[in-house]
Amino acid sequence: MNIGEIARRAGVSRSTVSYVLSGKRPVSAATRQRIQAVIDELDYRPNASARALKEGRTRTLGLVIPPASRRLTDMQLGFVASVVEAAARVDLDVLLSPSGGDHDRSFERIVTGRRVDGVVLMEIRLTDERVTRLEQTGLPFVTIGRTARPHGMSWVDVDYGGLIASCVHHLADLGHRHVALVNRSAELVAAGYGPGSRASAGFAEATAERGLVGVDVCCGDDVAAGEACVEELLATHPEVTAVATVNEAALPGMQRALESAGLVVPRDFSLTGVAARHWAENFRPSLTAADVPIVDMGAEAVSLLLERIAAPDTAPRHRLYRPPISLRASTGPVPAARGAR
Amino acid sequence: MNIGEIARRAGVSRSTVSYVLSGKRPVSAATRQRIQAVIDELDYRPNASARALKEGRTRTLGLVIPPASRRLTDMQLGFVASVVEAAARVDLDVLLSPSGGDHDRSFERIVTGRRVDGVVLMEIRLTDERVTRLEQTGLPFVTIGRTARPHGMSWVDVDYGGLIASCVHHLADLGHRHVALVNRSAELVAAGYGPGSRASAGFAEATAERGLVGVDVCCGDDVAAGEACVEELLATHPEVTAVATVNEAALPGMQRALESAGLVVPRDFSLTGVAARHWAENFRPSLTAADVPIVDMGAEAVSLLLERIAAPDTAPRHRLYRPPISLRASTGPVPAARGAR
DNA sequence: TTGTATGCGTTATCAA
DNA sequence: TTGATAACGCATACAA
Repeated sequence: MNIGEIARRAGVSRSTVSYVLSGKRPVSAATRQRIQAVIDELDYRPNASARALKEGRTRTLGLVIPPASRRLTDMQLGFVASVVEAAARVDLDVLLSPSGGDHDRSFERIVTGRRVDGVVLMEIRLTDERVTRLEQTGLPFVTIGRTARPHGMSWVDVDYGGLIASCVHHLADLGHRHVALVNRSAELVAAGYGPGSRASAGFAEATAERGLVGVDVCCGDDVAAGEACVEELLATHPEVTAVATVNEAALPGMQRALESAGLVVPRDFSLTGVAARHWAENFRPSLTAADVPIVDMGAEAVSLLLERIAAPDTAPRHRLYRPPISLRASTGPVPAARGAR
Repeated sequence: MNIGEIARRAGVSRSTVSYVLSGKRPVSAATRQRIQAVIDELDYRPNASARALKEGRTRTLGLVIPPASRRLTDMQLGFVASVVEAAARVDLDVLLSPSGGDHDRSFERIVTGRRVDGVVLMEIRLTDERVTRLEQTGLPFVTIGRTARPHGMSWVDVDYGGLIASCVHHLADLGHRHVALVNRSAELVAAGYGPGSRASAGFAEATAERGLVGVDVCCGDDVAAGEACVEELLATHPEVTAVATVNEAALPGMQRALESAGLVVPRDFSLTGVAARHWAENFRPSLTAADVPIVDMGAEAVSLLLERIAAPDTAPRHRLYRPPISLRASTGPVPAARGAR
């Protein structure tokens, strides 16, 4: 079924049908009605490829996600859902590309095959080949996360450094003197993963400022790693009374290790960090944490991208989220016995 | 950049460039090299829309996911990732459509706008408008989950009925006499959600067969609902000593309610069901459960879909997964004191 | 071994 | 108010 067939059945030219569809030219009520009737009857809709070819735009956004081989975290999946939802609200479709490193076939296909009008890039590195690639091609893009030199590009990000610093200050206020940062995986941090290195920096700065002793450890993105990590932490640094973390996925394991050690949160040990709200709320005890506004960020990323697409020559914009720390039940005063030493 | 420009720079005709690209016609080594050099230099890649228009296929699969408004479950997100990954392996892109009910704009756009070569449909209802719609249009599709009358279509599904029955038998073998099924949300079950109603049926059948007393309750897909659900269950049916569940997302809440009631799993209370493997393993205590092979199912769905696309007239195929129950640490003999009454 | 010409289904320009 | 027609970029049947 194509526009020619509709035109034939309605006894008009193809252009008239096209104009009924687009409304870009007045069409007499009578013919419009006749044409619309045929369209409705046959449930006709323009061929997306032909339209994209002619118009030079696809009405599709690309979303580059980490390769699914290693399981995506809850937060990552939240971004996917929120980007898709935001795009759907403005009648755009989303094409997924699971691309990690450089030279990814799927990534190249999407970027240089003109399959999309713009790209949302997730899980940015501080220096990221994909960003360079997109800059080369001139395809509009927005990143979730930012590179080391984000100037001149559009992005949304969470201020992991500042938020972890806030966590440290909160812990210091509660009297904790020995605190640890449970970061993301060593590989990720080594690969120049922004949230990881910025959390690290913020932690170092805040502990120094408050004269605390800080331990900075990496931890895989899963329950088992979290458990192992805290076990080791307790063994090697028994003086630590609190942890701040950006590793949501490891939290249940961390809690498990604390329990095994006979430590009750928050009585014996405080736990805080940065996490999605539902994650913090469902934690037990509920987690004192900065709640990452995942849905807002996804929507904002789409909104910024649409802006880039509509006006590529305007100055890029960005948005750094710095959600307040929601006081919940996982942090408390340093235990007397241990804070005293 | 288009094929004509490449041809011009290489001093050949457009068709020769096209044939170099496709390899469908022999081209002399000399000209091929010259052309390839230009292609490499300009980093040229054919326009996907033009190619799709000409070839009549888009090299894209559609994936219909539940609307993100209500948070997707871990298992749903697992399917998304595995479908995308499987498609990428055969150089296909995936277009996402968050479509719940009927008449969804995104769904219609994808289906009738010829944006994809085929569709994977998630979260099927026993009677599903979207299936009807796809059947009308003739677009190849595969469902994850199956309708009440799945004959004549391609699908993959988990045998929730059989698996829940197996769980009941396992509990019966352990001496439990009063068991409960914690199902998915009441809305979902009422809406004719296959896994929900099939789990219910399997539960009823197995409890009857073993002469057990079964309590069948619905529960929202989240931690809070799980907690409330088990609280109420314990209050209204104190004789229940074990639960089987298909509600992964509610499990942590269920566990929380049991703890609050002073019940230790598996000493005082047994817990089992159907869940993703990593979920079961990360649970505490690790969950005796049938492990849903999410990755396999996503890959198989793509594989079946490719078959439909390549040979629409062959008989549809399906695959019903019936993974064995992995014995872990959450089930045990009925507690003497309570099993006795 | 290579080149020419046609059409895929649209939209939009130019005529009427 | 409407119709004829020319692109959009590509693949391929047909010629040479």
